[in-house]
Amino acid sequence: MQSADVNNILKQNPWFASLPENLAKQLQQKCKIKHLNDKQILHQKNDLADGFYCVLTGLIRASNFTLEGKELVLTWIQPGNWFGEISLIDGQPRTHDAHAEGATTLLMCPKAVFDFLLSENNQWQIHIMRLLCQRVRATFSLIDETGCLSLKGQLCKRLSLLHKGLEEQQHNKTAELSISQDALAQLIHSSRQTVNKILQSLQADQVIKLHYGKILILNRLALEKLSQI
Amino acid sequence: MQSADVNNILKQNPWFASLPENLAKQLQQKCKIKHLNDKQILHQKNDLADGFYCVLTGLIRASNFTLEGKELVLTWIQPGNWFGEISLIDGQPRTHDAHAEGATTLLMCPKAVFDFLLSENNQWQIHIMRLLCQRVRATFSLIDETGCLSLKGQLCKRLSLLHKGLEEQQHNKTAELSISQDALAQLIHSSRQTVNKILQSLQADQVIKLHYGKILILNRLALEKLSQI
DNA sequence: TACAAACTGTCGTCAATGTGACAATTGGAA
DNA sequence: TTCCAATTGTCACATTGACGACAGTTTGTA
Repeated sequence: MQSADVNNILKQNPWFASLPENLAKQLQQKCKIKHLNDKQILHQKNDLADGFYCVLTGLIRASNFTLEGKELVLTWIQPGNWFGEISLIDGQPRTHDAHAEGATTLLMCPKAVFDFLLSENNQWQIHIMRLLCQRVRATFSLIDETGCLSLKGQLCKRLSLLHKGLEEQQHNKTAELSISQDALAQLIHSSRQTVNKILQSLQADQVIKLHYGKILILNRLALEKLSQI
Repeated sequence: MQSADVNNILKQNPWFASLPENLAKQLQQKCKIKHLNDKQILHQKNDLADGFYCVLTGLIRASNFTLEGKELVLTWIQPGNWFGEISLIDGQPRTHDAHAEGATTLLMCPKAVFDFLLSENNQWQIHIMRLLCQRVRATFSLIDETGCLSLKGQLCKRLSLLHKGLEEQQHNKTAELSISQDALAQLIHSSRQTVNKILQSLQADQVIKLHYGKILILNRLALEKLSQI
């Protein structure tokens, strides 16, 4: 992957874009590229942390498993987003499993480098704090959504977020999400059948168009309206 | 309230207890005491942040409201716990309403002081980062619980947490929670009737004993067992 | 003591949703 | 082209839990 491409992906992310140029350059230079195949494991819950990551292409699925083996998907991490800082900061193990969803490329900042950056230049600390604040706010939003939206509302919210993430990466406005109804069901902790029924109703209202393994977003505004809290 | 009492309450909290003595003293000295009556509002969602708080006595209910006016309770903040740092750090408005649940006493560290501490002594930054990490981890736990536990499991988890918080403050082992079934229902986003049914079944199993406005915990281990993920 | 407010216990009803089943469709690999 | 695995569409059925209703209990207060 060309350095210019990496640059473009990184710059789309608001947190990275907010870094002063010297810090951004410093972080980028100290990272290595890492490739994962579809379904490959990056790390598991309770692993010790080895680094701070950024998705360049593909997706990372962050999830937990229940005692009975059911997978609880927290989120899909899209290109441009950094993750994995929690365990590096507090020294506790990973909070989630991280699996590649399709062939995936990551930037990896090793733990030693992360620790060094934080200790060597205390400009870093405020930016890491802001990243943590974003994480808390995003997680609070998720709780609000699951607490007060119907499944239809939650689904619309997820479709809208996935679509927004897609737009940030690719500037072509295809707006076609490659995701199965099964995977969507896992994202909102629901069943495939229920998701199918909701998607059918959205299609009837001309909000989306369904294809095999894909969803075409016709009207994102409608999705956002349906997912207001 | 005596300074020694305040000290005792603060020391029970793991985060505060982890602060180096000079920082702990510095924070405590710069705080003012603030009293709230039952149901009094500390701040509302979207308010600008004025300070960093610690509950000394009573409770703070952190909640949001849906468009239809239904209250979504995130949590009850118990004595010893600090909150409100997110908005101070990222400059964004408050994430939740904060109401007093019963007569409540707080320590308040004003925004100006908080900013000064962070900028003046960069020992503070790592401790604030750790507080943020705790917040993220607690929030992730909550998501896991709502995603994979039955209402009974969620209720047991909450009872267990409330009980643990009570034990930390008072060293007498009364283990009696003062909370109505209505309030419990709000905590787990359920209905009073369902909560009542679950509590009855727990009482039948000798795990708790029900009284008017109170719940006596007979067997916390059983509660924890019922709320494993 | 008498009263009101808050809280609890219990029903029946109804909507939402998980689940198993099975057929049909699609896309990729042999 | 043929076949297989993944995905989708649809149904009937069982379960969960929200909600309204109403009676009974407890507590504080006048």
